[in-house]
Amino acid sequence: MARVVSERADVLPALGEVFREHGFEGASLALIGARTGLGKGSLYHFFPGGKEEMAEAVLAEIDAWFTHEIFAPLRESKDPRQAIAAMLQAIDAYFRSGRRICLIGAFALGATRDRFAARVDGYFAAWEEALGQALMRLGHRKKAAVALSEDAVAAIQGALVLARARNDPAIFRRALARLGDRLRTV
Amino acid sequence: MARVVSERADVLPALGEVFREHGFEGASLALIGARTGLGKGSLYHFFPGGKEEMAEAVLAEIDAWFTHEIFAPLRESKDPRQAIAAMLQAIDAYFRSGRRICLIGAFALGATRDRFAARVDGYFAAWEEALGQALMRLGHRKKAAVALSEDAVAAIQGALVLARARNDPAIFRRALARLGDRLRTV
DNA sequence: GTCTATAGAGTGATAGAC
DNA sequence: GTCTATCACTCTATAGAC
Repeated sequence: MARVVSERADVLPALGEVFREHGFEGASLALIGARTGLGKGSLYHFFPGGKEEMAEAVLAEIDAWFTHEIFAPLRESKDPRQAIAAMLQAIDAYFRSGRRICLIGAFALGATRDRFAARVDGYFAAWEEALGQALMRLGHRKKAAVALSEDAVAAIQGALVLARARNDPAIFRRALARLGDRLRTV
Repeated sequence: MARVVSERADVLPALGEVFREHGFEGASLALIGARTGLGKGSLYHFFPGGKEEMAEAVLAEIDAWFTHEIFAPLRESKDPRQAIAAMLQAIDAYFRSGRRICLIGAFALGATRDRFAARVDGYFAAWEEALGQALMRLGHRKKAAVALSEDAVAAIQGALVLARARNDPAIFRRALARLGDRLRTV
């Protein structure tokens, strides 16, 4: 029996893509097996909790990525203006200029939202909080910073919906450009 | 056998709610049968094409509602300022202040997007076009009107995602209020 | 020998189609 | 209601690393 040693973390990217493309319900184990190249044995070895644990692991990885790459810089940077510009650039890259959807946003709209409520809520709460901090250090008052960060996160999610709905990544890029203008104005 | 005469159109609201709550894949025929009160026989009598035809009929009904209640007034009203205000009010009512998601937006994010591509694309295209017309009559130049309407539709979709993600309808109402301000400024 | 990664036949339940 | 396909999942077996 071939033994291609792998570990849990190795299959998370493929797992994420399957969930992105088919949703939680639509991602069958057959599909997951095909895309990860793993049999059910391996899958259940890595994720004894089945599909739910697989999705949870994917969400946790996304959360960790955003925390490290986006939220922490927003919170800690000495230069909030630069941190916000970096956020927009990282977001453009992460979502492949609108060709890739936000798995957490997609989960939020489905019946999956309640199953992963903590992760879904926590992700957006952290994003808004981190961006709000940067905006305050940029000179906004607390109320304005909260409103603006809520608006920004919503604008990104909405642009992802629209870009995919209309199958036009340019929609996402235009939205990011407008958002950049709005976030630069104090 | 009781014969409660009903027709296709009667079951569309219930059908819409099931798809909203469970998504296309998650809405099983058992669930649909329970919520509509119809057996599989009746369902296949009304919708010979099965689930796909059911979803298509729901999308068509939503499209018709928006065309009549939102898009047409935006295009035809003599008073674009009032038409835009009416749009925001109708949207708030339709989405129950953020407690109800946009089925078309949800479909756009899933694998269902390709299946119903024409409806999904057409819905958002019509919305943007209608709002853009109202904005031009309000005094915006074409480019600004197009950008602003794209921004507005995205803001609404994003607010729906966020409101549901964070389980807080107030997010949606705040977003609509900010959007109202932005659309009033020429 | 033990342990971990693997494969996949087999389980009952439930899916959508008709 | 009946059909067949497919679902998530279980379980046994096995290979190789120690």
